[in-house]
Order: sequence, then C-alpha cells, then structure tokens
Amino acid sequence: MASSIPDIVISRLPIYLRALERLAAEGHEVTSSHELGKRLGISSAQIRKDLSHFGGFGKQGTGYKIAYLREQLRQVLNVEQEWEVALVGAGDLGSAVARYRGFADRGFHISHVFDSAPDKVGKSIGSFKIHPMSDIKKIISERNIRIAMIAVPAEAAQSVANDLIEAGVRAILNYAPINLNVPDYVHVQYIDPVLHLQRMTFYLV
Amino acid sequence: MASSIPDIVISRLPIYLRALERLAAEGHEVTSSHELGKRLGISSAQIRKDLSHFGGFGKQGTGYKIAYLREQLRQVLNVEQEWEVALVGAGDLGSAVARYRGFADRGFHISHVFDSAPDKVGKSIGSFKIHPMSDIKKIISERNIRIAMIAVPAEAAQSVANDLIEAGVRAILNYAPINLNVPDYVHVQYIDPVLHLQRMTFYLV
DNA sequence: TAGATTGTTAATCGATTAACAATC
DNA sequence: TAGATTGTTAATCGATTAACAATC
Repeated sequence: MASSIPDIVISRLPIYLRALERLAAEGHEVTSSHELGKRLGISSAQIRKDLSHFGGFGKQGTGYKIAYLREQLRQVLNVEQEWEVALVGAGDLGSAVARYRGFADRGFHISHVFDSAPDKVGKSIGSFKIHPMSDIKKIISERNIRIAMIAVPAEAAQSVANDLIEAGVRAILNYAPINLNVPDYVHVQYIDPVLHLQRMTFYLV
Repeated sequence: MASSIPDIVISRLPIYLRALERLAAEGHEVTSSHELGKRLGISSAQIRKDLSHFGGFGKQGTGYKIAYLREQLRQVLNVEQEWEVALVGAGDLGSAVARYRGFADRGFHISHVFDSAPDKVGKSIGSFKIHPMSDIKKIISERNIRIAMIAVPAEAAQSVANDLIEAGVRAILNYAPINLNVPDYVHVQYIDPVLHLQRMTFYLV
C-alpha cells in the first residue's frame, strides 16, 4: 500500500498541503487543480494524478473543497498528531534550529536537546535544557521518539546517526553537510543551503 | 550548451563536490565512481554518466584524482569566485541565517542585510548593518548582486522577490514557506525543514 | 600482463503529460 | 442545459541502469 506510492509523489504532498493552508488563510473555500498548479508551478494533470493515489477528493465541475482536502492530506501524511523531535547539537546551528518557531507551529515539538560538550550540558537554549549525549539511548527509547534532527559537525554526524537509530529513531533531518549511511528502514532528509546556492550559480553566466 | 544539461544532473554536482572535499580532507588522493557512489548512495553508473556531460575527468583502471575532479566541478558550478549575497529579513530566521558560518566558509559572502522594520534599520546583526528595504534596488543594482536569500514572513515574500528581481537578482534562496512566481530567467530554491519532516512522517506507521 | 575502472551506448524503467469520458 | 473540472488511461518523455569495449 504505502510502499507502492512513489516517493516523489509523497514529496509533493507537503507542498500541496502548505498551499492549501495558505489558500484557507486567504479566505478561499474551494480550489481546482488548475489554480493550485498555477500557484505552485506544477501541471494540473500532475496534481490530479498525485491526489488520485489516495482517493477521489474532488468533484467534477467544481474542484476541491479546501478544508476537506487539507484534512485528508494531513491524515495521509500522519501530521494530525503532534510529533516529538529530538535535536542533537547545541552549537550555533543547533541553537538556531532550537529557536526556530516554525517547527512547533506546524506540529513538530522539539522535546529534547543533546550535546556532547560538558560545558553546555545542564545549560539551556531558550526553554530547552541540554542533555548529555550519553543519555540519547535512554531518553529516546523511553520516550519512544521516532524523529531526530542532527546539527553537529560533519565528522560527528554518522556516529550520532548510528546512536539515534539504535535508540529507535526512524526519521532524521540532517543539517550536517555530509551524507549519512543508514539502514533501509530509516528515512533521512538533508538541509544544506550551500548546495542550493551552488546549484544556482551554475546558471549565473 | 549549459541549457542542454538536465537540471537534475546539475543538482547532484554540489553533492559530488562536497563528497570530494570530504575525501580530500580525510587525506585521500584518488577515488572511483564506485567509492563515491557507495558513500553517497548513488549508483556508480549515474555518477559516471553525470560527469561525462562535462568531460572525461577520470582514467580507466585508476579512477579520478580527487584534487583535479574537485577543481573541475568548482569551475563547472562557477564556485571558484566569491559570490556576494543579499539577505532580506532580519527577524529570528534572518538573524540565524546571517550568523551561519557555512555560507562564508564556502564562498558565499553575505554583503548586505535588509529589513522593513524601522526599529531594526541602522542596527546590526553580528557584523552586518541592517539597511532599509527601500534601499534594495539602489544597493543591489549598484553592487551588481545576483544572489539573494529571503527570510521574511510568507505574506511579504513575493513582493520582496519582485523587488529583488527588478534590481537584478537572478538566483533566490527562499526560506519563506511559500512558492514564488518568478520569470524563467530567475532561479529559485526553497528551504522549508517542515516539508522534509512531513515527507518522512508519511512512512512512520 | 591481468585487473580495474572509465566513458558511452542501448535497454529498461519510471514519471509526466495529453486527452477525454464521466459528471457535477 | 452548458460549462467546468475531475479521475484515469494511454502516449510521451526523460532518467536510470546494465553492459561492455577501450585502456590505464
């Protein structure tokens, strides 16, 4: 079932959801694959095809009810619930991630922050108390945390990932500028803004 | 020429470059498409095919000289030069972006920070003086800045993008959680970590 | 030389798009 | 009804992979 749906389709659903939330905030109640596609720079056929993997959410002639489609997508993506997220690394980058309001606003609650530096442990970033790296396995398995963000130097990232996975983490958002090797049952996504910039400079004469 | 190479190929070059820089830092002098592929989770055939768009960088039997291939990729991507980058938005997110060391370390120098809030203008984030939004066109066109990062609320992002483009910006890294509509000759990349998390929660039972 | 690895071609695979019957 | 838009099928397009001659 889930596994039969191409990951590239899954990757677009959050984009659709974000657009629907924006449309709702602007006061719209109904939309169409054409309107969504125009906003997103995606063909209407692709949007209809993507959605059709999960059911028929629209009506011929009228399009999609925004509130309903948004709700359906939230269920498909499992973002109806709040998720607890662990953050590893409390340096410049980790601190910035911890302070970013966008996670909690959209259902991802950073519940624990870890760092290896003894002088940081016990201190706080905002409302987060910093835990020692040696507590990762205990805390993450006890709290059954499935999602983690890595914001440590590249050299430490793989080893942190290994510990997280052993503790039960199944989804990792990696801010360290390095590829992680993980088992098939673990999902990894990467954030490295410099990669995006380098991709664009190719086109700048 | 450049336009005949698929953008998906271009998107992988910075990943190769990053891996090569890591290999070099680890003291390696030579690598192969197999070794690179194993590190990156990409097939060796794909790496060879991607590189072959730009020339023959390797030798049969021995592979690729890391220093040479790295240099070639840097030239292809136009990252031999330092790039000046404008940053719009000096709120929580913009401040974090301004403080991130990774940009300058890798050749992207934030040269100007803009914000619309009168109480922020004239103040500083780290070493950056905050300029008023009304100076965008003057400064960016005078300095011939081609790259900008947007870190303003979603509602303001499109209008900021329009101003930047009018001033001469041709590549935008957008941290605002909204799709931007821009002319064909402008490149946009997006960073929204929540999208990555939502893509992974789909697979979490 | 023998083994290894490239660069490239052809085959396969998968994703996007076009088109349209169904129907609101 | 007439116009609009969905969901889906078939056609097209493009990307990945397999395979191997060339050659270091």
